[in-house]
Amino acid sequence: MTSRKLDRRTVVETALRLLNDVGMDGLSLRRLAQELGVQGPALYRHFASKQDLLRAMADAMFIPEMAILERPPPRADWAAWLIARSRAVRRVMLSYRDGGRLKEHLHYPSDQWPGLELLLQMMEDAGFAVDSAWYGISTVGNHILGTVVAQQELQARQEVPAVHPPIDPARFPRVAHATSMRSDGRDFDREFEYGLHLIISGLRASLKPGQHDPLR
Amino acid sequence: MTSRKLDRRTVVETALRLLNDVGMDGLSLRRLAQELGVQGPALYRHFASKQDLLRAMADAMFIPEMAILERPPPRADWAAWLIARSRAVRRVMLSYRDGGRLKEHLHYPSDQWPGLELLLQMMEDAGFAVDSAWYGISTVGNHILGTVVAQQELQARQEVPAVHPPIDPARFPRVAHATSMRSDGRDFDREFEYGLHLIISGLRASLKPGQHDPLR
DNA sequence: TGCCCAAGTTATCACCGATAACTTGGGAGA
DNA sequence: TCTCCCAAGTTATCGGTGATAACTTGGGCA
Repeated sequence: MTSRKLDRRTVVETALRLLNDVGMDGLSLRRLAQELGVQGPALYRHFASKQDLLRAMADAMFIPEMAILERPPPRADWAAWLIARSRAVRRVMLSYRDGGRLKEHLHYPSDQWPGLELLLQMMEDAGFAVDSAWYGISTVGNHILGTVVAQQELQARQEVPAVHPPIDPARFPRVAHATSMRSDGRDFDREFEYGLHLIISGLRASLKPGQHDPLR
Repeated sequence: MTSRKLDRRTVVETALRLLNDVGMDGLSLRRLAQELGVQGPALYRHFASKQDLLRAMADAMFIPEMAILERPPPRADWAAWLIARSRAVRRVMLSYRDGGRLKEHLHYPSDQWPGLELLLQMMEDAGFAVDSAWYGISTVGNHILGTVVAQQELQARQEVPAVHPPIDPARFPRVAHATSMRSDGRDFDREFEYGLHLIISGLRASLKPGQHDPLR
């Protein structure tokens, strides 16, 4: 009663489905093999290592939003498209349990090179040096990843009742207020949008005629 | 011939020293115990779990820069201090192998609350809403962590010769140029400073009289 | 029809974090 | 000074991990 149905595609799909059940720490090759009705080492016929599998998962995760990542919507300038891309990437990562940590294993997002090339070109046309444009995009990327990982880490933590020492509001009123904001999930949206706005605003400012791009 | 010398302090110091030799993936409790001339389970007398140890390590890592993190230099405004703090935090994380990944295990930096409270107050006095100030600081924090982790990941990867498929400069000239910049280590400094400048610039812009802080 | 090899299997390795139960030696109290 | 207690070590072991080697099998092609 061999299953004889394994291929890279179905393994990745099952792995992503399993990820939502058990999280990144619970995602072992044995558990995944069991889910596929197969023995552990069979996976090594299709993936050179677990890293290889994780990269394939991270790649596949972005397929639903590829339309947005590949080309800008009509009449959108670089800023509008960068914002739209950022929201799409964040949406994808939030749609899977530990999606942020999964994305951290995708070092070279080769699927996204065409879209990145186009975005860099649009920013160059708008007056950026290529270096500045790249740094700006990277900064936005770090912002997305950082906020998503923080959000999902907190969500995972408060399934387990958590044991964090509370902050004394008498000694640190502002810190206490700021960290307590996050209990509501909606607040992560505000934090993300605000930080995104800051970076884009900084990028726009570097284009103003008086204070030109220092790297150009 | 028992050693009878273990305490939290020396364990953490030895662990940080060992971290520089073997990296985060090679840092096991057994290896650390061996380094201390002791058997593995002895560590559980002083640390409830490996997480607990990692948190203590991340805390200890910042001790040398605590002076900068605790109070602003004389005559510094919020922006100057935020920049100085950011550079200090980055310097610390870069001074240890995998310092970025280590810092990721420090969820609540309680040692830094006094400094954060003071910084929030300075920003509030400058006209920020507390929320905006906190979001801005978090954005800077994500930028620091993201750039450091990326840098150290690349450094670790190019000890092992790396197997990344090269980017075709004919199809993606700008992406190829941007990713090839990073071969030189100095470039990480530029990327960090530029992104930091973007965020601070965005924060400053949100204080301009015409376009006031949207969260205030 | 017969054979070959890809895609599975079983067995096993070297490790990991963690826990339970045992041992020991230094210091406090009578 | 003697005693006893318990903190801080020890050994033994558990369940789990990624990975590799060697064996088996069955479907498709010459």
